[in-house]
Amino acid sequence: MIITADDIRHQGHDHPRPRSAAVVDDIVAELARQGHRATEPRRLVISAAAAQGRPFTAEEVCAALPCVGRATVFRVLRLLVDTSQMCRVLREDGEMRYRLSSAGHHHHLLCVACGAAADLSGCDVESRLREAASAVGFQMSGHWLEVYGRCGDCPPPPAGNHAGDQ
Amino acid sequence: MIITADDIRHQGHDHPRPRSAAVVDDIVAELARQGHRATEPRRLVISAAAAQGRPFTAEEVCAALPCVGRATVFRVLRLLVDTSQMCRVLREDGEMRYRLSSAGHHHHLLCVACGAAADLSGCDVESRLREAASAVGFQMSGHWLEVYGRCGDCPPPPAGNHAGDQ
DNA sequence: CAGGTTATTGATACTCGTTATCAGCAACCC
DNA sequence: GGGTTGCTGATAACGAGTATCAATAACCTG
Repeated sequence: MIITADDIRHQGHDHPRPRSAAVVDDIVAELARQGHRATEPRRLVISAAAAQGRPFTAEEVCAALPCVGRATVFRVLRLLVDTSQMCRVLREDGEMRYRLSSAGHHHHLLCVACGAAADLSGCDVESRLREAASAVGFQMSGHWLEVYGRCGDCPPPPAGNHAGDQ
Repeated sequence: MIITADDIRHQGHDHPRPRSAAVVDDIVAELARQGHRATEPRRLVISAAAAQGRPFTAEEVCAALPCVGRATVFRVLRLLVDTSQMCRVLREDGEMRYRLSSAGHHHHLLCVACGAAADLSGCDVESRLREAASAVGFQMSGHWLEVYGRCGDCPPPPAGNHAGDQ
């Protein structure tokens, strides 16, 4: 999907705006609140990110936005991560991807078949980890958790498949 | 610490062998069992990995083993990961490191101050995650969990430090 | 609304970690 | 000891991300 500058410029006119437009506005507003300028390349990158159905790479954004410089794409992605409006997700094979998500503390369920992601909020592993950590003399300050599996839309794996975990 | 080919060659002779020698032998034996040859570069890389006190980078192994080619270092590390004799650990900043560990399922406690790591085995987040996943229509097959904090040897962080987690 | 400040951009070159290529070498098996 | 074939090392290439820097464009201020 290619997003052009016009797609952004025309928002807010006669046609009903796509759902993602509100998301873009929210994020840009939050950036402004934190003292960052609302530029068109930023709107474009955020819009492209919002258009991705699943965790994406910087390269995919670059491909969707030939009109935006490579460096800028990386800069905007980093800015969004730094301002907690986007998070990085770790695939089972170690590849790092991005995902828009303004929510607070949460984890991800990643479908190993189709690559889709879902947020996992109601999970309180925190306290249990803290105990286990202190038993080994560690004072826990944070954690990184990704959960892998199959989403409801994907067929079950062929028999005898023991997916690895770490 | 620089390890030379002689350090390996001389093992098993008149001098008592370093602790790590047994580890190297075990791992090489396991590789052989799986049809991989026991070469000197492999012994060297494994030995260097065993000598590291904490999770290390491929670069550190290369530096410790100037006599082994870069590509080979990466090949051996990958082979060890693929045969489950080494695992990759994800630092809080996203950097990936390696760590020898033949144990089964476990997680890591990573000290954000000194970089030390400890294994965390007795932690049953699995069942809880499985429930939470199925509530969102996912059939969980695995997970990746890293725990960050301070080890007992490191002084507590300066006041007002709220370490982030994800 | 013009004008100045200054954050931001884009092109490019670069770094870093890792993998592909391929001819030569050396484990292993007989 | 000799042949097969997996492994090595040098090198080039790769992908993801960052540094540089002159030109541009947001924003503020008057």
